[in-house]
Amino acid sequence: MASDDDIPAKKKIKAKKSPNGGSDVKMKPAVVKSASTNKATSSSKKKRKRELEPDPVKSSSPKKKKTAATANGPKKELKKLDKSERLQYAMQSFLWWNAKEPPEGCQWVTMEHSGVSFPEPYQPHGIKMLYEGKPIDLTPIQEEAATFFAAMDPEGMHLGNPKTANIFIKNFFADFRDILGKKHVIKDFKKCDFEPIRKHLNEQKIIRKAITDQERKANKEDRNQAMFRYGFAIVDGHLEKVGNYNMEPPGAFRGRGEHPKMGKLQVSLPGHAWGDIRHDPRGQWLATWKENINNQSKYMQLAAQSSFKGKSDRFKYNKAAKLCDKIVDIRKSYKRDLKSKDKETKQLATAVWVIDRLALRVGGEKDTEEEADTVGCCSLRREHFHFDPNNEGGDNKEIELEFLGKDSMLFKQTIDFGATMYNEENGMGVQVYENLKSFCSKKKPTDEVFDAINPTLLNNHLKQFMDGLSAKVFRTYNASRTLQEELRKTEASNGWKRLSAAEKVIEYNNANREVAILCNHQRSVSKAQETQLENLGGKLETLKKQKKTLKAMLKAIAAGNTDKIPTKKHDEKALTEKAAKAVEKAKKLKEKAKTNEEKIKATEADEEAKKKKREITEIKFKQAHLWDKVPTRDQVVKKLEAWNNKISKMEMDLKHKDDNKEVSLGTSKINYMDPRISVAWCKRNEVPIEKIFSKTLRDKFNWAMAVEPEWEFNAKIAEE
DNA sequence: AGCTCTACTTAGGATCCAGGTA
DNA sequence: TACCTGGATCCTAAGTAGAGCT
Repeated sequence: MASDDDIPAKKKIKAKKSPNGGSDVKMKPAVVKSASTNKATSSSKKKRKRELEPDPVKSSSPKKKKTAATANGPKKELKKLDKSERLQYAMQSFLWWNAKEPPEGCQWVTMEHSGVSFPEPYQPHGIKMLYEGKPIDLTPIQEEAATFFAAMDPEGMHLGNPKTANIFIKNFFADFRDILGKKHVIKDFKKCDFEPIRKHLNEQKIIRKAITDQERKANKEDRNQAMFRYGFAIVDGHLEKVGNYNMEPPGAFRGRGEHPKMGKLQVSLPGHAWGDIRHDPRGQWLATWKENINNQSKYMQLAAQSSFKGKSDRFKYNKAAKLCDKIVDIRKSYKRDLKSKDKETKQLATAVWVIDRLALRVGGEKDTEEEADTVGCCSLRREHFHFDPNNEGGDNKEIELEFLGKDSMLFKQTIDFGATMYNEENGMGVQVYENLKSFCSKKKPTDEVFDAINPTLLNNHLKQFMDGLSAKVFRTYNASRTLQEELRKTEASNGWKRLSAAEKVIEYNNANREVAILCNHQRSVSKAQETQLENLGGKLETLKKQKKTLKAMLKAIAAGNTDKIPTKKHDEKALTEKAAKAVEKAKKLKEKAKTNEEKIKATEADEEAKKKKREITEIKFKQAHLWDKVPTRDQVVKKLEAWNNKISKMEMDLKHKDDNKEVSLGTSKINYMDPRISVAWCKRNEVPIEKIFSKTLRDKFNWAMAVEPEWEFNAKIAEE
């Protein structure tokens, strides 16, 4: 059904190369009415195959094909590759850093792509929500809205917190009532019961879990077909990966923190309406549309491993590296200006100090009616500063900074401006403290501390030191410098050369952690993680008790009191067999299950069996230190040694997990640390790059892979 | 000069999946 | 050899910055 519509849609979107090769097309779906339906996944596989792009490997120039073939083995080998792999090779064969640049001011000349893929339209399930306990008939559109709400986790970050739950419910219900109409019986949220729909959704989840391997394969194939169709673009003759080709499905807006609009119903593209087709080679986007709640532009862009992103990334890191030299002048300048009589100059200097030393974001203005109340440097308020937080009195120079930053992440740190690290080498920590104190004096809690400046002013000020310098460059610069310095420190430590690759990777991760802490990259501890940590703690306690028992056994053996030695209470063999049988039975049920009821039953039986198995594992663990019969002294000594190892290993593991549970290492790796530092480190230390960068990261940073072992993040590298 | 708008980077949570290990 | 966990990937929100507009 979809396929007939696909053709015109595709024609519309696809660029036609004009004879002169000039006018390829950018599209801009939305806004206008020219409707077209165009589906990503459906049953019409055969048809789709024919419609696929001419094989991009073939479509690229003969020359390029040759490069791909010679670079990766003889042509015969290529034949064996599947389509995904061939596409991979085609993309990897384009080394943009060796290629000709597009014309000045342009990012591309020709562009071909298949547009966005729309999700399947909503399929009504017919499950009725209750109002005052009675089932209510809803139209498909009304039912869809109700289902958005039912899909929210009652314990999740929106509904699980009473404060946000109130905002969410208020917004959702207002929009829901709009859809229901004024005369609808549903008038009071408290009388609504979405439980039947929620239950239905959970059942669907369970059913999905019970799919066979075959079905799973088929699903993957479907997704692959969509990926072949929408996931690639040809930019100036080169194959490139598209990032987000799936149109965002409608749903309840999930704003973070205390976002005043969370819960409102969000529809990206009413009626799949395409807008105009635009050819604007100055930008990198492939499609753009407006979202209805915050009136924000959304974009379809190329993926992270594309040449566009790679170029921007390299440019970003080179700019940050340039700072290595300029920073001296900048710091000299702001240190002088910290004492300026001019309020604006003084505030600018103080703000740049804060951005440089504390790695804060610049902090643009926000409208709290429209967005969550979060701040950065320039928008910090008096209420975010607690002077002398521990009431130490005297010449205490501590300030506790407490505010919500980007994504409503809590920044809560006590900065001792009198500390050596902020004052050595004329760091001016104490002066900054005095400035902040004076900026705060005579102000209301809600007044801005930096009331004489704003991000535009600050960034313009920075431009005088370096072309293109803005506040965010400091975060990139300091993150990369920190990584490099931390890595150098460990490399200079005693016995470094003797460490195994795995041990070196741990050190790398420690350096990465320093950067993440500097940038305040956090993650919240999920409930599952919390219980896991508790369980590990419990296990550790058990191990320690068992060690005590083992020691007592040694004593008893020495004293000849062998009758006092405990032995295993439970017959492990019998228990294990019992569990295995239950698992086997559940498996059979799963294989036989045809109807939804059977699938649900099978999954439940499966979960029950697994639970039993876990219980038995637990029993085994609790008597693992014992024997069936009275052991010899030798046996006990051996086991005691093993237990000591187990305990120290688990203690390490636990500490490691605890240290890391709230720190997110990925964000700095992806966005802040110059990848060339990591690549060079790997080369110097004979650590395989795969231990540091996943496949996706290696593709994203392909431009960084060729650096020399001694490569350094400094101002010189920007000269290339 | 200050505001709005556009285009891009940066971000954490949810979900998926593979590989290490009991 | 199944299981579980942690890492990879997906998703889209939330920043920054600069251009353009009034």
